[in-house]
Amino acid sequence: MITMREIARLTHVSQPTVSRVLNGNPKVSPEIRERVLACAREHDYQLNALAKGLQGSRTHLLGVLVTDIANGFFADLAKQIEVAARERGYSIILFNSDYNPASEQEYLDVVRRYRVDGVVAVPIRETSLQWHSYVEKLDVPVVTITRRAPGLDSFYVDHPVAGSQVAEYLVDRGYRRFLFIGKNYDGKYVGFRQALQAHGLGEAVTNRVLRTHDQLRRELSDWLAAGQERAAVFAGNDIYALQVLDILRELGLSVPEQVGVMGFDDTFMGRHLSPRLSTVRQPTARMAREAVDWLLERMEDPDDREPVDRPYPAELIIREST
Amino acid sequence: MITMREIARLTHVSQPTVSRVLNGNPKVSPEIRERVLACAREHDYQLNALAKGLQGSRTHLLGVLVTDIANGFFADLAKQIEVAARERGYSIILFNSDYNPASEQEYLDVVRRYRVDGVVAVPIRETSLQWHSYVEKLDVPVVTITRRAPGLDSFYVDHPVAGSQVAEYLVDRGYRRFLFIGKNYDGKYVGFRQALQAHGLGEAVTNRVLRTHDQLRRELSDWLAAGQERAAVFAGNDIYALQVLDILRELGLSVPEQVGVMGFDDTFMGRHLSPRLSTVRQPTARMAREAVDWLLERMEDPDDREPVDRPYPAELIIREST
DNA sequence: TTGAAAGCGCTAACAA
DNA sequence: TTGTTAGCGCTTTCAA
Repeated sequence: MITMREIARLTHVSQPTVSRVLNGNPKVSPEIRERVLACAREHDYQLNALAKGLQGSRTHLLGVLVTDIANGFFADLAKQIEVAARERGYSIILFNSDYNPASEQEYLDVVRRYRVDGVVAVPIRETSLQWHSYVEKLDVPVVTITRRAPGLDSFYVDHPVAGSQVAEYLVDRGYRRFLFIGKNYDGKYVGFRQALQAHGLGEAVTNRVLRTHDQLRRELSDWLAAGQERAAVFAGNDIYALQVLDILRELGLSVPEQVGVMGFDDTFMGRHLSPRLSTVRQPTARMAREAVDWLLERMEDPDDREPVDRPYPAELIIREST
Repeated sequence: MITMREIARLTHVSQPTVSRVLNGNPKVSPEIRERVLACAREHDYQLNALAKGLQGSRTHLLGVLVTDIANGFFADLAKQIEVAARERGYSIILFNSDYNPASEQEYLDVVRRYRVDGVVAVPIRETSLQWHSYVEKLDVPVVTITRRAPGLDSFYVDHPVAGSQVAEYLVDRGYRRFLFIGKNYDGKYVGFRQALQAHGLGEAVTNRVLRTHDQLRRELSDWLAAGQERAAVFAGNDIYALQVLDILRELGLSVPEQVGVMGFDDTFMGRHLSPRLSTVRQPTARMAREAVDWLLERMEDPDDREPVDRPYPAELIIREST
């Protein structure tokens, strides 16, 4: 591939002059500018981003770390981040931790090797001291997205708040027994439970972790058999909700008449399921855009050391399943 | 961040010696090795991949271009590629063309700027001369994945063949009228139509492009009204199929009794839809792994100029919707 | 086994 | 306005 030095040789100017032309520096005579540009075009010159990055200036690379891109929500998030970044002249190095802490840590090393200018990350355990210390160790700005990491720049929908919104809605709708599908330290569950406790329904809520479809069916069926009150299942994400709907169909229960189902993430799919899925929407595009913008600002003056905590409102999307 | 030169200073050796130690060159005395490694560990040394890449050796970066990462199938594909690449010490720069040819071309320039070692791509129009010329111009190996690009390295499921498999199956199942959802130049449709023609059913098949949900409902309802024979809809992907199922439900038609529905891609979702979706599975993980392997081989000896054409078998997954 | 020197392709500082 | 020089952090000769 042709280099600046080569173009310089061909156009009989110095290599830094070529650099000036190609970088739009106005202090170059029009004739030279033309000659150089013509030559660059002719040979299809492409800047060597590695050499430029080596200068200590910008690499124009952003690291993006998600837990699982195969999940529609994160796929969409990654897409939005990529769009926002590209509009600002940045490219994306993508990484998938797959909920594996070792991978997560390894990736943060890779990110440093490539001297990315910043990182947008969905950590596995955002509240852990580990995440905090990883981020501190990195010498580039990191924003945590869709999760709240105390003391670090975070752009997120407040999961406990969203969980409590769901609780309020379901109680209002007449549900009196609740099963959450997901980990018990999930913020959504924490908020969900708290709100239910405030309604005196603290005993009526529990959770199950989704391991296999068959196991979930057994657990769900047992749980349903264990009480009489109007029951609702709050799934930690739309994919879980899809499986819950499937299981309820297998069990011959009708939704929402016999059991209510609430999803989370507002994946495209939910809008066309049967019944159409009630769920919680996050303002993904806005979060992604603002997180990237903030990252770029942080790069400008990294000394501006006040971590930003930016919660976004979740929106209940009520369809047919509750 | 600490550099080799700095480690050299601290351990009283020359910088190239540090390089040797860190690269596992055996011709270094054990004492020095220890000292250097200890120092590197202590200061959490990370190689500057830009400087290394600048040497003209490897950047250990792979470009991945997909048409739409928000589509579950491509998200999964990207994930598999990333996994395969990382196992081999490569990182991924991701790009989304969003079916926009300008973006596609722009990305190929970005890829060159970062001097990636290779590219795995899902082109927008794989048969176009444009794609061919883009790839030729790039000075790194490119493999086309999930599409067959004549004359270029391609790892794909043969869409026309898959389309004809679907046709054979549906005819065998007793269907006699067929609607394909997707573009008329889609390979699946081409093969689908041809196989139907061979059965004397060439007049009984047509296609519709999915623009909006409402429009599709009108078109689908009109098409269903226009004939008596047993009808099947072949959706270009599972997401279309999801929407078709939804529309048929709206129209009060039961699947598969009144209309059959076939998807494509075997997205996770399909397994839990109601009715569970019959679809076509591609061996994504295998394709991804082998494409990456081939790419790495190509890098070793780029002179080996015989383009590989690697078709994979599609697998019909028959569930409840046909 | 180790070090000195050169150079990858670029930017930045300084001179002319 | 243009050119000269230096240097980013590494790898790669070539000597010692």
